[in-house]
Amino acid sequence: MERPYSIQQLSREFDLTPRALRFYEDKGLIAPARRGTTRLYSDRDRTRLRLALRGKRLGFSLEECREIIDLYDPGQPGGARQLLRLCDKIREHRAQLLQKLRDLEATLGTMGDVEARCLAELLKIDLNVRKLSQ
Amino acid sequence: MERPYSIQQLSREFDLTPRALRFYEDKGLIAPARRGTTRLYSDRDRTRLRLALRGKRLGFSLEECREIIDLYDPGQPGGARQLLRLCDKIREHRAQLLQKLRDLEATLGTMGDVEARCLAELLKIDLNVRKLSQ
DNA sequence: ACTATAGTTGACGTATACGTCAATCGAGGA
DNA sequence: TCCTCGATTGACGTATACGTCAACTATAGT
Repeated sequence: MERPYSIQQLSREFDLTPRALRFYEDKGLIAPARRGTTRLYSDRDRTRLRLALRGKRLGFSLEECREIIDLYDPGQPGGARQLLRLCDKIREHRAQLLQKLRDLEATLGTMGDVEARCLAELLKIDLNVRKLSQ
Repeated sequence: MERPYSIQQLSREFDLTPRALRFYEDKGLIAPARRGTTRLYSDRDRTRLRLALRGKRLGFSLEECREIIDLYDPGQPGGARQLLRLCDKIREHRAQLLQKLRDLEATLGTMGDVEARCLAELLKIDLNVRKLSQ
């Protein structure tokens, strides 16, 4: 372990409170080492945390984030049965992600339309103002 | 108003409970008409509901969903000041959406890698099985 | 007129994701 | 050794997003 992070360092870096980090630990998202009772966060913890926050931004619950991260971060390769289950989980989560992608594209599309109409309105107003001030 | 929907119809269509629909109404996401005390949902309500659920899937809170939907669904064009504020809101929400898009692409990417490794492992196992059964 | 079948309004309960506060602990510096 | 500063563990509180139940009500059919 290169240079472990304190809870304060990590919470500042990710703009979280120490309370949140402890909560994530409680939910199994991270598992920092200890020196006495004090938590020491490794780069692995830091990575898992990054992935967790990414999942959160996409609307996954902490529980779902843990599932997804555990897919990325497997202890042992495991037997064929495990691997098949893993593939299933991946397909399941990918389906959700693709749905989100469609939602995202639709939302961005509509948003573009609204902005265009908005700018057109502003242009009309601007033209009127110019006309009056001539 | 063509053919208004009952609360049951709408809740079945979107796989929600009537309670959820009433909750969304309370939060200002929809505003169904009434016949007496009974709610009558219009196509506009239905559309707003679709947009709300889309927003939810992307991890927005109901409050944020309401904001976004109200952008799409403006009463009057409004004056220049309103329109500029609208453009600002759009840019703000778009920034969030683009962040989500980056998160989504990163997650899908990693997920593809994991699946590839998983399939490679399965292939190795399969080859071993074939070798032993010869 | 009577009943069954939605629909309505509270009111309280619950899961998730933390915030906040108090009490305590533990290592380092004057 | 004392004190302080950061960290820790409960324990309780809070916001969001509903679920659940009870008590009515309204309306349609017989």
